[in-house]
Amino acid sequence: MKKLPTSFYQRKDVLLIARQLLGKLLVTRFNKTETSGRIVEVEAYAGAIDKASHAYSGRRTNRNEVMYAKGGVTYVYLCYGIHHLFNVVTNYEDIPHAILVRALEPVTGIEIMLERVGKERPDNTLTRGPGNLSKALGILTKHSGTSLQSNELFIADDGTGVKKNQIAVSPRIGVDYAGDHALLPYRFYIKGNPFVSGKKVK
DNA sequence: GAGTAGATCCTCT
DNA sequence: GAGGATCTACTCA
Repeated sequence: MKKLPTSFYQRKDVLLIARQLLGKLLVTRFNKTETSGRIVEVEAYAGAIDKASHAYSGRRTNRNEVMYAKGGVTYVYLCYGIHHLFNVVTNYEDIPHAILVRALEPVTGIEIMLERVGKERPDNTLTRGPGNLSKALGILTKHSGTSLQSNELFIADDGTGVKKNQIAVSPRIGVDYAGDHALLPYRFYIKGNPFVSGKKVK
């Protein structure tokens, strides 16, 4: 198992990177306790040209400043006052591309995740949906801007490959306000995985 | 099983 | 001062 190098994130094709993140391990080691999960669902946000992105048309604020950083850092923010959403920043400096990790399959530290979420037994909701997975892994807004080369928070490749025919594509979720762009097929997930959040799939 | 409303708070206008 | 890259629970059938 090895961390994905910075060069993995610093590429131009955010859709390609999103697809390649499927099957990788997202690992957090806060307070010396490790929790990790396999990425089974992601969404790409293509920066300035993407109406659903916080950085649409070059918007730049304190909140999304980190999206303009070089690829390979995290972008975490709070939505609806409740949910922490975990993103990976990609591409080069000043290009605000990001990938939202929407669902994980728990791998290690499941008991710790249960404790964080307040459940007694693991079920499909533990790491399904961006709000839930962030909570399960202990990711908070203060982790926004953290490098994915750190030892507390990173993405690793354990050699598990995902076959092309296991990957499904669909429009993104929860971005209806983005008009035409809400229909873009920028969401990637692993077919048949019970942790994929697919409640709005038709 | 499907549809809808409420929770809840940070961020930008 | 308004609204959001969501989730859950509750209603109704």
